[in-house]
Amino acid sequence: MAKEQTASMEDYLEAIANLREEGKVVRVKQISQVLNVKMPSVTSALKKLSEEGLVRHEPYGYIELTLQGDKAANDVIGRHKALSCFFSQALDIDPLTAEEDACKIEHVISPLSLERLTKLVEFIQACPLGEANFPKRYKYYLEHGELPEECLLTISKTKQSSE
Amino acid sequence: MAKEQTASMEDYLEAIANLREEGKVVRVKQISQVLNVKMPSVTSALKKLSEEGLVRHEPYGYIELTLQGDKAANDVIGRHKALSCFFSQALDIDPLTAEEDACKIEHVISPLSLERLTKLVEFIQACPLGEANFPKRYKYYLEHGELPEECLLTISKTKQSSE
DNA sequence: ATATATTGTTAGGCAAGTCTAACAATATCC
DNA sequence: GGATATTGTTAGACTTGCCTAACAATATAT
Repeated sequence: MAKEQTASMEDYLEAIANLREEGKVVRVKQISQVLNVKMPSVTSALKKLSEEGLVRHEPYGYIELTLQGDKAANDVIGRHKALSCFFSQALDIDPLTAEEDACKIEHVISPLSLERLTKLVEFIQACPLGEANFPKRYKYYLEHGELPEECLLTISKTKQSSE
Repeated sequence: MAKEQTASMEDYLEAIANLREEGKVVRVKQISQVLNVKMPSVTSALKKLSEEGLVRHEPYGYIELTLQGDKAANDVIGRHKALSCFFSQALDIDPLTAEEDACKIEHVISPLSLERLTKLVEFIQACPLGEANFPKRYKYYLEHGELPEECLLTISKTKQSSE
């Protein structure tokens, strides 16, 4: 079973997978730029990840993820995507902030909470209330600080419902 | 202006404020138990926080937050509460997991996202849809994996709405 | 093909935060 | 009030992850 990685090592794995995804050849320089660290930091991280069998890397050569490394990277990326999706879609946060928060929180959130966040996004997107659907009502609330008329109107209409 | 604290130092501030809140006399031992670290770690953290003017602590004496320290601690605690509230109320997460996640995320989340999470909880609680209100619908979705009838029914009813 | 620029590595230092072991102060208990 | 238990501190080691400086390999360019 894959050993638990630190936030830092997860960042390296994620960066490698993302660069690979973009079709670029993965090199130390690139990683260092993406993660905003100096090259020696990358070298030493790669050494560590190699020893753990997550990365293949001969000195001065290209950098690849092993199968295991790829799995670990995809796990992190999955968390990242779920979070940034939640922030932008459900909370209507700007893309930059959504990304930044996802980058931090992806390393610490529990599987359960992540799953529920995902479900919440799904629910909000799926539950159709026409013009008065969730995101619109929520945005109205964000902008005006009070509930939209639809919500208030509904009170009387649902008074006959039991409990 | 209060200097940015590390996650670790924020934990110490938070722990001190919480112990104080419980009416207990704050001592090194207590903090070490709450935070699951050994006593020397506490001593050295207190030294650091004292130097920064956030904590008052004479050797072998009691531990107090300065005004500035109290402000910093309350800030952290505010973040913590907002998060654990969101997890339990909005996502229906069990209290333990909600706490654990709040403890981690409180150190890294952006002010904007925190504000929006809070607003989401407010909205969910405030927007009254009677029996078919948000949390109930959401819980139904969590349990059954599909939308409750109310949601589906609404589709046709709202078809006349423009856009 | 040789000089130059770029990229990568090694070596070693530093800061944060933890720990253990040893010692010091305080509290407790006859 | 002196022995013992508890609590707190100091000293020093260790880990993680970053850095700079110096050196080595590779790529580029004339």
